[in-house]
Amino acid sequence: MTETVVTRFAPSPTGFLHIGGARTALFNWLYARGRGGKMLLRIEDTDRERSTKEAIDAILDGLTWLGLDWDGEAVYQFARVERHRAVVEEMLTAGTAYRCYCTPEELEAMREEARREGKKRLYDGRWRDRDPADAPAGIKPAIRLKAPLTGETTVDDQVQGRVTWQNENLDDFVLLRSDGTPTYMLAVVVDDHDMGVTHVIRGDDHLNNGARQTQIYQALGWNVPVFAHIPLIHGPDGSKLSKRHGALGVDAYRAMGYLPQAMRNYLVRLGWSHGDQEIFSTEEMTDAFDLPQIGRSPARFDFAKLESLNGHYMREAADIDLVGEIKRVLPHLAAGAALAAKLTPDMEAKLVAAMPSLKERAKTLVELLEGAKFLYADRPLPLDDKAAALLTVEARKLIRDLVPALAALADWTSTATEQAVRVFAEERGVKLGAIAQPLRAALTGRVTSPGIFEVLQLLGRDESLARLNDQAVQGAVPATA
RNA sequence: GCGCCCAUCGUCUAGCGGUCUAGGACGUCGCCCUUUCACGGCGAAAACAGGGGUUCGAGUCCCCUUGGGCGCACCA
Repeated sequence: MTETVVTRFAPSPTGFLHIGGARTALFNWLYARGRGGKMLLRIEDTDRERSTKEAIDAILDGLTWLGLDWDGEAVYQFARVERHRAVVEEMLTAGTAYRCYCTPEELEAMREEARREGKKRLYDGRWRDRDPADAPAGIKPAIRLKAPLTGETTVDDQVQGRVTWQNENLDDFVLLRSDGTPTYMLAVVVDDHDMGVTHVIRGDDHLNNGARQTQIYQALGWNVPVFAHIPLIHGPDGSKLSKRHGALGVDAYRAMGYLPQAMRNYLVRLGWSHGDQEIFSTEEMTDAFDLPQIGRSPARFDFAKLESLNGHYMREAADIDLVGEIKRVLPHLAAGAALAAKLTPDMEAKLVAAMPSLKERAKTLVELLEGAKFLYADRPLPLDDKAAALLTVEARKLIRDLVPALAALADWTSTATEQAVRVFAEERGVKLGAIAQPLRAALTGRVTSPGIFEVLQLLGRDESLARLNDQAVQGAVPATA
C-alpha cells in the first residue's frame, strides 16, 4: 500500500501572497492533487510582532482567487506552542538538546570573532557540555540542539539532488528561545511531523534549513519527509524580485486584469516544463506535474509572456464567462466604477454580444474594459487626439451625406450597413477605408475598434445615427478662420 | 568571510554521449489577410559563459575560472 501524499503550503503572514509564494502553493497543490493526496495550509504566525490579520486574509483570498484549495482547516502555528515546548522538553530529557545561558552580547561577540577568523561555526557550543551547576542565576536559558560534531548531513532533494553538508559547518542552533517560544526551525519540524506531511515543497532559500531540520528529525527519531526545494523567481534583470518587478501581491495581478487560469499556466511553466507543451488545462497540469522535471536555476519574471497567455485564455473563454469575469473583478479595478454604474441587463447583453471581437483585441480584462468603453460611453462622445485629427471637414461632410442612406435602411444589421456604405463609397469614388475610418472615429471616439459594421450593429440604429449626427452637424458648419 | 545551489536564443525552456547544421513558446523584425487595431497564417534574426580534461565522439560526464543566486539570528 502506497503512502498517501500530504503536502503543505506554509506562509508566514507578514505580508501579501507574492508571486513566488503563489507558485510554491501551486506546486504543492498540483503535486497533491495529481496523486490523490492532500494539501494542507499552515499559517506560520509565530512571529507575533510581524504577523497580521490583514496578511492572513490576503493570503487566503489570493489562494482562493487562484483556485488553490486546501484540505481541512488552516493550522495556526502559534496555537501549537505547548506542543513545541513539550517536544523540546523531551529532547532535553533525551540529551539531544541543552540549555545555553549566553547573553545576546556574548553571542554577538562570538559571531564577530568567528567571522573575522573565518571559522565555520558562529556559535562555539560553550554550554554544550558544561555542568548545569555553572548556570548563572537569573538568566533564562535558550535551548539549543546538540547537533552532531562530525560526519555529514545530507538531504536527498527531489529537485536539487543529493546535497551534503559537513556537520562541522553546522552549529547548535536554537530550538526554544529564552522566553519559551519555539523557533521556526523547531516548529516546522514538529508541525510537519504532526500533520503527517510527506512532501515538503518550498523555495530553495530553505535548502540550508533542510539540513538543520534533518538534524532535528534525526534527534527525534522521526522520519524525514521528502524535500523539494524549488528555485526562486527573480526580477526581469535577474536580481531579486522587487515591487517594481513583480513582487506584488496576487491581488495586484487580479487588479491588472489577469485571469487565474492564465496565472496558473504562467507560473507552472516557470521552472517546470513538460516537453514543448506551453498551454495546460488544470487537468493536464495535475496529470503531468512532477518534481524531477523542475529545473534548478532561477527563472526571471516576464510580464510579456504572462500577457500573451492571458490573451490566449481570454480568447478561449466563453463570452458569457468573460463578462462574468469582468463583473467579478470590477470592484478590484481602478476603472471599474465607470462600468459598474452602467451595468444594466441590457448593457450586459451588449457586452456579451461584443465579446467575440473585443476579446481578441485585449490581453487583459483591463484592456477588455477599455475596448468596450465605446459601448457605454455617453454622448457627445469624447474624441481622442487621433480620432479628432481624422474627422476633417471633408470627413464630416462624408458622414453627413452618408447618414440619410443609413437612416433609410430597413434592417439595421452589419450586412445591411456594410452594403449601404460600400455602395456609398463607390458612388463617391472613395475607398472603403476613407469612409470607414471617419465612421469609426465618430462612432467610437477612437481610430481602433472592432469591425465598423459590427460596431454599428452593436450600437443600434438610434445611438449610431445620433453619434454620427453629433459629428456631421459640426462638419456642416465648418469653423473657418 | 564561511556554506550551499545554479549557468542553452533578450526571456521561459526542450535536450538526459552520437538522431543537434541545437527544437518549442513569448518577445522582436518582415510578408500575407484586411475598413482600423487585433486575431490568424507564413517566414527571419537570435543561444550551448570561458578554459582544461574524459571519450572514437560532449550542449549532454569531470575539474577550474568567471558570472549569478540563496543561506549563515533567541526572523520566518
